[in-house]
Order: sequence, then structure tokens, then C-alpha cells
Amino acid sequence: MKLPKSTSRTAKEGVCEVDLVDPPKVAQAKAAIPSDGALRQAADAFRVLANPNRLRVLKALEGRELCVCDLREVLGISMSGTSQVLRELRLLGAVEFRVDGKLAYYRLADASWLRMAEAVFDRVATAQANSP
Amino acid sequence: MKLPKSTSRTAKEGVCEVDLVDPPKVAQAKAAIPSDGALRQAADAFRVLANPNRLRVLKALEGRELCVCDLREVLGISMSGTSQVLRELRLLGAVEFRVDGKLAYYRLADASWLRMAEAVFDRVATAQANSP
DNA sequence: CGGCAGCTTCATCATTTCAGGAAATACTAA
DNA sequence: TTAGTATTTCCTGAAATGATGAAGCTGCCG
Repeated sequence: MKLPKSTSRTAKEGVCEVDLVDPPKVAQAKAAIPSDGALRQAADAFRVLANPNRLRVLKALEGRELCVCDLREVLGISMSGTSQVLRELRLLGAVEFRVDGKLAYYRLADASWLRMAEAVFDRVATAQANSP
Repeated sequence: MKLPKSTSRTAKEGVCEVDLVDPPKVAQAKAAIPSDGALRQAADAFRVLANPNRLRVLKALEGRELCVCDLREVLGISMSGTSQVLRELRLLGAVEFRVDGKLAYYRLADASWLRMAEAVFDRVATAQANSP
């Protein structure tokens, strides 16, 4: 079952016969899509959550206030690394901090990010329970 | 590859005076953190959502079934790019497809991912409304 | 004051990710 | 079969990411 390799065209503009696509449905779909700005911001929020250490910090701060070096201990990475993890979460609005003496104590600023993370923990846990 | 470099200067051993950190609270925090596997899977799910084109597909498929080349039209990228976007969403379990003739029609497989995306759209929209 | 501890920022590097094109696959129709 | 079309896979290069060490701030305390 060999194919002749004479044709070197790949998904060029004659794509999909033009009559097979469904222009009205495509138009509806396009209309349903949020603005580029909203998409970019939402994708960026998900990017912040897409990191084990940042998720660890959210869980570590659940019901608890911790200073940066406590969090460094929890994560097991460098101080500067910890600082950058916290910076991303601060910019997202997920955590905030107060200064007490030389220490900066971090806490959750908006529980909805943690709730979202936990929803995904549950989902991947149940997905794993169902598939094998 | 790189080496652990166990003895480095920054984040040295005298970190945080040992008396200033709060060992019991750190222990509690560590105990609250999910397993590495769960964290990795959750972070990977968020990674899939952290991309404007993948979010576009979720919205485009809301209440609608579209073939790959419809989706290519919606995204405005190459066919192979579209295919990889769909692959990620399939592996996540967010979309599924059926084959009809030569076309593959995609639809949502699990609405919770779309709901999560919409929750974030709302959140970034309101955040923008409040900050300026 | 001077030293130092806690924290952040900067520059850098290895690794990962995204999108494109070419080739492979799968299926249909003639 | 042969040709044609829709979709996926493989490979590439540009851009983004996560973590590091070093340097820079800031505020205690001897």
C-alpha cells in the first residue's frame, strides 16, 4: 500500500472544498469568541496556574500565613526562585503580603484561584480513577 | 543536564535563622500539598488551557459541532497547527470527535473545561473593571 | 555607624512550547 | 487500482519559561 509522492501540496488554499465548510456555523463560532485581549489575559492567568510550584504555594497558604523563607522551605528551591513564584501569583491577584519587621508574610488574596486549582485536582484524580 | 551543586552560596544553610521560620506551620503546609503526580497533572491541564487558540476552540465548540477545517478557518492558522491544538484538547479530555465521510467533526466532551475558561474570562474582565 | 538577614531584581542558561512546512496516513470516489 | 482530499505526525526554528547565582534594597540590631 504505497502512495505516490508526486504531489507535494499540503493544506493549501483550496482547503476543504469551500462548499464543505459551513460558513454560517463558522461565522457563529467566530462571533462567540471573546476578544483577543480577553483571550490573552485568560490564557495568561492559566499560564500562572500551570506550574507545580505555584500550585504548591496556593495550597500551602490555604488557611495560613507564611513568610517567604517558610515558602522556600516548602518548595525546596532557591530564595530568588521562590520570590519569582510569589511575584507571578501577586500579579495574578491570587496572593498578597504584609511586612512585619524584616519578614514578608504572604496569604491568599482571592480564594477563587485556589478553588479552581482544587477543582482540577479533583478532576484529574477522578479521571485517573475511571480510565484504568 | 546540570548538577545539583549541593553546596552553593545563595540559600545557604543558615537560612532564615531557623528560629524565625515556623517549623510546625511549615510542616502543616507541606502536609496540605497534593502529591507530585497530582500537581503535575493539574499543572498540565492548566498548561493546555493557557493558550488563546485552545481557548478559542473551546468557545467555538460551545453548542456546535465543527470539522477541522472549519476550526482552521476560525483560528486562522495552518492545518497542522489546528491539528495539534485539537490533539492537546483531546488528550485533556475536553473535546472528542466523530468521523463522517472524509471529515472529522469535533465537539465538546466535557463542559467543565469550558466552564472553567469562562470563569476566568469573567474574572479578568471584572479585574480590569475594578483596577483603573 | 556597620554588618547582616530577608527579600527582590537582574542576567543568564537549559528546556519547553508554538506555529509552519513536508511527508505520512486514512479514507473516498472514480 | 489510481487519484484526490482531510487529517495527523515529524521536524525545524523562534520565542517563552523556570530556575539559578550575584547584585541591589531595606530595615533591624549590636
